[in-house]
Amino acid sequence: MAYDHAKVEKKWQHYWEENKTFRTSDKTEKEKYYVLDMFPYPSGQGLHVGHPEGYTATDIMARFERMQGKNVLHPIGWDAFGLPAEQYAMKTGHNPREFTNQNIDNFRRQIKSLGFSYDWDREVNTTDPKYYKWTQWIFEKLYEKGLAYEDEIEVNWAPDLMGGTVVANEEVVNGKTERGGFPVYRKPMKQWVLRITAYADRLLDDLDDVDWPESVKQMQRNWIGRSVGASINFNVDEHPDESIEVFSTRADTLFGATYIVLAPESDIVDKIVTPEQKAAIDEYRQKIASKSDLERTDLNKDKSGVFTGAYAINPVNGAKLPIWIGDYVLSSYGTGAIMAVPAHDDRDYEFAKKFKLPIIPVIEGGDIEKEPYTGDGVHINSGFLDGLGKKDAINTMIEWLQTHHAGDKKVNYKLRDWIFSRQRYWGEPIPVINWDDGTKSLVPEDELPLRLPKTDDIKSSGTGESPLANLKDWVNVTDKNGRHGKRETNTMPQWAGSSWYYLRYIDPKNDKMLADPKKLDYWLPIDLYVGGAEHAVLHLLYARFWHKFLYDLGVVPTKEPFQRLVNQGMILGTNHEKMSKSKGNVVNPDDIVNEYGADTLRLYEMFMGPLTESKPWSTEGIVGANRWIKRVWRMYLNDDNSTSDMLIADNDGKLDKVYNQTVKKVTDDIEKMRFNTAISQMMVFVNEVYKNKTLPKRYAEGFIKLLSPITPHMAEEIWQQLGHKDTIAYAEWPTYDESKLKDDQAELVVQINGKVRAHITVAVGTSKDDIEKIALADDNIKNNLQNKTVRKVIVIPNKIVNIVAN
RNA sequence: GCCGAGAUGGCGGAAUUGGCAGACGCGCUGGACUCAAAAUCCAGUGAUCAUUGCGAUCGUGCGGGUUCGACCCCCGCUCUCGGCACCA
Repeated sequence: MAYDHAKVEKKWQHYWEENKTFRTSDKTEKEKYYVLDMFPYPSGQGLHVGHPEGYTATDIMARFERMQGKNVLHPIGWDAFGLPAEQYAMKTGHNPREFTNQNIDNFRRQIKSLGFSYDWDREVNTTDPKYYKWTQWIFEKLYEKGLAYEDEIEVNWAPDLMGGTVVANEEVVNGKTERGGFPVYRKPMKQWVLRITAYADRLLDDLDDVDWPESVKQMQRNWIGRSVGASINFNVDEHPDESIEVFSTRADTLFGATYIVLAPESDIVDKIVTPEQKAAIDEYRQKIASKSDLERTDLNKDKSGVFTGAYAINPVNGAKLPIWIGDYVLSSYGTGAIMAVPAHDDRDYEFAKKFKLPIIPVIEGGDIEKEPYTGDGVHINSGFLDGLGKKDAINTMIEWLQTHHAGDKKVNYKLRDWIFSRQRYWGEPIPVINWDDGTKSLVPEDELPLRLPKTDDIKSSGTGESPLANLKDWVNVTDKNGRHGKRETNTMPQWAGSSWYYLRYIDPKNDKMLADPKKLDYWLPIDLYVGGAEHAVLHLLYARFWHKFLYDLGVVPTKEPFQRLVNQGMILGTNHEKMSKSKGNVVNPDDIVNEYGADTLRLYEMFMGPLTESKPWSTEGIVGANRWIKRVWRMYLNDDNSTSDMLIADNDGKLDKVYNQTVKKVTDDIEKMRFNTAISQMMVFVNEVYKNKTLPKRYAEGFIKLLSPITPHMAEEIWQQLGHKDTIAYAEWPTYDESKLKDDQAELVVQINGKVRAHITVAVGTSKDDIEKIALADDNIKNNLQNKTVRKVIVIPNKIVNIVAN
């Protein structure tokens, strides 16, 4: 009968599961290949067609490498903590675990229906206490090394939402909560913070050692935002105890500094503000405090600020510089204070123009009347720097500052420390106890995991603390000496569990340690990591940070976790727009699997275009993919399941060239993850077979092996029908015969002045002179050369002849 | 504004090292099979002109350049997408 995808796919999925075909051993004599998908969050919506794109790509690589004889680790698991489950639980009065488990079951069912070759014995789940025990363990190590600390951080506080709750940045839209539209205020709260900035340089430098898309590296570099410059100290006039430190990458322009600006939040403002200016300053600071970040940055490019009445002394020339506050200076970067050089900085220029502050040019070039000049040039009005260029002037100035104890070299980063607390129930509890005497301690390692207490009644605490604060039995603790304390009620962010999950796959059931060092040594680093570009910065930076920390502890053997990274593109709707419920252009993979089968979905998604590009879904395209799958099937089997007449035992030699070409191109393309062109070459082969009407058995077997990573179910069935007892999953990958690729004849293009005028066929190895003679003897060439003089003939053997004539 | 990627038939895309632009698929047209249709198989399919055949001209976002030869390299633009966005 005709190909029955439902029956065949079910049969082989069952076979793989029963036989544990894809269980990975830790035998170390084989070469290893670790291929990983980005950790899925099992949402209530289930899979969309974007998921299988990346998963199919990694699955093809896993299957390909197995057939190449490698020991492949290809795992999957669930990043299952997170807000949606908590919100659902609050609404319905259930525990989020139940809801989460349902979602995981649905995801697992969908993923299994696509025939991916995961080792299901290694499935992990971040919400499993056996897993988060080690997430907590890593936190404790960070704390012990001084890399986890508490700080007062401003959070998004929505007092009217669910009785008072903290919301994430993503949940704030135009200063209101995304759900309900309640106002959001900035409120400082004590938060756990991880000192990722201590790793800034290494996170930056080691990007050079990984095989990642340049765009992702660049995004991480920008995010870390290392900038080298100088710190410069300004004394404050009439305040001998106060000084202001600024950071500048342009110390060379110090002679051009005409005022100082402090971030409005700066503590020093209160100490130096003059009585006359106090009211204006207070009013301004009040106004700023109620502004959201968005209003302070995105929406408001217009400079604002107020004079404090105080003056700073320029260390290099003793000039009195007015000290202002202005919200274009960020308290969170550098020292929260700048020296303003309006002649050579766009922002300072705008501010100076608005408030009529002096503008002194110190570099030649540009016209200060019209706009600031930020380029290089010869220094002027700058004392000992006069005549120098930018680079020399910077160095000279820094030396001067060092000798006069007025400043030093300094490096700053845009990267901020990682705010690690979430005021949520559904996350890993932070294993810390705050004792009444003001001290704090970690939950002892042998008491980990610190389990999340079960409750069906998750309620907002109303204080900004997590719902855990309501659970008095859990929160209150007494040590053996009768000392009372309270557990930390903040939980960890979703990023925590996903920052090290790839290590747990290596040894998922180990209850003595995070993972066995011998196994880590064998499997790391990950050879291929595939996922969406949305994780280009945060997830990949956090995971790299934890990996480097674990490297320093001696837990992992490599500096970097992910050697090769590939971002799959987005699959757009048929209207070329991003798929979304509201646009009604969402394609559900379940429907495609039901109608055409998993193999068709896999084949189509790989054939649509390059893996890394965005491309639109096409309803006709999926039909075409299905049509080709059936065409392949008929090449092997008739409708009554008897062997196709095309199959012949002996090789008649007619397909030698195209078969060997196909093996070569498909092998090469899969290695480079160019699945679309690999498939097109296989289509070429099938077209040739149909034209030829015969298919030698050896090529029939080789071809189905080439196709098997992409359409594994059909391939297994055909392989079995060809008389094989074992799975095709470990069959040896075909090789090609180089000698069969060569022709003895070569067709050359003959051009006149770059335009194709004729084709000639010559024996391979014909001399340039002979080729030239043959080309010039061609009738069409002779016609075209009438009334023309041949000036030059270029011959590229086996390719082209170009005759220059006029 | 800054950084990055890109623009090729009616559509998705291919051209791997500067050497026949448009592989492969979709769509469309025609033929075979069929009472008929579907399915399948085969052929054609960038545009314009010429069609009796050979063919000719144009053509890879736009304008220049380098080269015997440019989708590919260089210079200058336009547009699209992604990221960052007062980071001193």
